[in-house]
Amino acid sequence: MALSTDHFPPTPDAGHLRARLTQAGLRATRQRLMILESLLTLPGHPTAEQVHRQVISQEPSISLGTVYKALDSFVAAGLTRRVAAAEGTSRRYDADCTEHHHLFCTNTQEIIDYCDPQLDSLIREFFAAKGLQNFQPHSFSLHITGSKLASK
Amino acid sequence: MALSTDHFPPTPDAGHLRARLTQAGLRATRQRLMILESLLTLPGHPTAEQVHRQVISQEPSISLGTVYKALDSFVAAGLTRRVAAAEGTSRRYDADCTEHHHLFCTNTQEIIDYCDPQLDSLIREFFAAKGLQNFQPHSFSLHITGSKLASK
DNA sequence: ATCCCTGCAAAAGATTTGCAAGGCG
DNA sequence: CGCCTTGCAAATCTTTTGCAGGGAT
Repeated sequence: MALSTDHFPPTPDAGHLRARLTQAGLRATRQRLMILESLLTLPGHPTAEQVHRQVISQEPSISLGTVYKALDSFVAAGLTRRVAAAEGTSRRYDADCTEHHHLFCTNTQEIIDYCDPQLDSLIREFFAAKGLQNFQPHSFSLHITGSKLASK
Repeated sequence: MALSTDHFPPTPDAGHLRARLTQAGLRATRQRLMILESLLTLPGHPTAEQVHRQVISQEPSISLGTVYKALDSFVAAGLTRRVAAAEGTSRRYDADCTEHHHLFCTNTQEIIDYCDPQLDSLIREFFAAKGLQNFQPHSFSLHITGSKLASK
């Protein structure tokens, strides 16, 4: 358990999305609402291009530039994070800003969220006890590379 | 301690570099020798551009395209890895292919290698005991974000 | 009404590709 | 010698920027 993709978010309702933007200090435009919804719904942490493909299927007039600008504003507002990935050429985004870890599937290139408070404690305790020379750690994220198994 | 940058690699001798390429099944050209040397010497995991700047200071005729092709060949041969980074626009490379972790300095944008067999065991044991649903882990890399402190 | 946001198009930045000439084994 | 690699330049892909018009508060 604990793979966040086990439970695909049920399409979040418009009110919730609007609140999320407003609380982050962003104007709730039609475009941003759709972009945020796509980000929350698309699996595997999408690129700007993938978000764009998703939103234009509903509203073809939204431009790719707007998607880039919206994603930038989400990151600046702390609503979204950029994902660290070694593969691929494009930036990928993560709508979840709480501390968590990532599973990298070498087959599908998906990046799957993994939350585990027990693991978090283990790591924090390790560094609290051991320390790092000349470095003040601030946050930890474990990258687990491997392959997704067919879920029955 | 154990921050690999504590001990800057003494300029590796040509014979060693040549052996490394040959063992990986690559032709030891003048360009590749210089590119590999730069990769091993430059701190913080350089981009292709940074490697290029370094090599042209010795041999101005080497082109950026050659640097890209050489780095690709190193990665394909398992001599080098691409680094997973959330910040910046360019790819960054790591000449060390053994399992290790990374410190990300939010001030300097440097990515510093961190080796710790004790940490490796801790993580492996954790997942051996706990397991992951629908995922077969293959390797682990901890990303530690924080700030480098002035070393006295 | 005021600013912020959008769409478009051009620009900038990063990486890849094709090809002729040269170098390595 | 034969094949792989290089240098160059053009092509491609990704992301950013400038600006005029439109929309949210």
